[in-house]
Amino acid sequence: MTRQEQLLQLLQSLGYRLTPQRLLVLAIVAGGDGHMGVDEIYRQARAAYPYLDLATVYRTLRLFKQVGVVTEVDIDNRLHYELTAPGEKHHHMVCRACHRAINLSPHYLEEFRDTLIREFAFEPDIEHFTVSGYCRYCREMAAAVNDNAATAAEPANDA
Amino acid sequence: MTRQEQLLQLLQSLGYRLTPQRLLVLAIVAGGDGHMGVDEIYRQARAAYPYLDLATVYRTLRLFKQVGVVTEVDIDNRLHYELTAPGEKHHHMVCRACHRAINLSPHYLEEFRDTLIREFAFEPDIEHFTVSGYCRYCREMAAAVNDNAATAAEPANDA
DNA sequence: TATGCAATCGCAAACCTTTGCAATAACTGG
DNA sequence: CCAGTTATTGCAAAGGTTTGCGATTGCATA
Repeated sequence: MTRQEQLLQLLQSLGYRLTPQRLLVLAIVAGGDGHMGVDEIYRQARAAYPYLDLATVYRTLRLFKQVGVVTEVDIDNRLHYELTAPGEKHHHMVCRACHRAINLSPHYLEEFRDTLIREFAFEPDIEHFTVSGYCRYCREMAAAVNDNAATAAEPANDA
Repeated sequence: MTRQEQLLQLLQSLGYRLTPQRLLVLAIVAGGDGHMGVDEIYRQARAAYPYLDLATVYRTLRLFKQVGVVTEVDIDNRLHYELTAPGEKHHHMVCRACHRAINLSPHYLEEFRDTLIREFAFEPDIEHFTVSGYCRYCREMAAAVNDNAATAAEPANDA
């Protein structure tokens, strides 16, 4: 039984129906490498089945996420999804400058999680988790720029 | 010099202009207690200055956030803002069920932050940070419900 | 105080995402 | 294999948020 078949069976066992739309979206997400934007998933899906609606793609992905089949990553205010790899679960660090996503082992969060439960009885929902910040390369680049031009920063304009 | 005047001076020293719209939004956020939704800020602002546009409110709040004047909290997919209290800085735990926000001392995140910098040269942007999850009360309520009715969970429907 | 430039504004339209609803289709039991 | 039930779909519209653009206005300079 392939991984995809396993996941389909999981959906069915939870009482969800197996529709062509769901099979399609699952196949596409499983086929892509790494996190895919909703627009890309939609484009590929539409190529195979032109009647598919964007709302269905969103609903399907939300369902998959809820069931744990996919992992949602917010990259620059846009939703991205990737197949949840069991046993290789990871979180993400997303760079605010280049918008690249870097994987982060769950190990780095476990202690934090335990603390919240112990001290606040708050159960953090960190099946998946995203930190934003600045990655190594963008930081180096920024540092280099600062060295060359020691100009004062100007207010960003509107756009 | 009041706190508000300090902040205005900060904006000016960074090269931003002091406009009536900005003064107004700042006063409103400073006046409210705790995090306010954009809609509420807009409503109050409009009462004082009816020509104000919603886009301006969004832009202003984004600017304030960038400069560190306010803190942004995402509550149930909606943006909320509160004045950043220096020295009383805190993060938030937001409950997925009741959408209440609970404050979290920065201390709980410092170690995590140091680790990311040390091990990945990734500088997390955790000026402010939100964990979502389930709070003490909603967890207790859910537990109570489970005890009474041991019914199997049904697939959630669309709405 | 008058002038010029760039930052900021209001407006309208776009963006991504969610939702209400009637029609459709997947599953169950007979 | 058929009919009934109900989850799911497509569509259209709304939701919150962002953006492009021309007009306005704050501020620096003279």
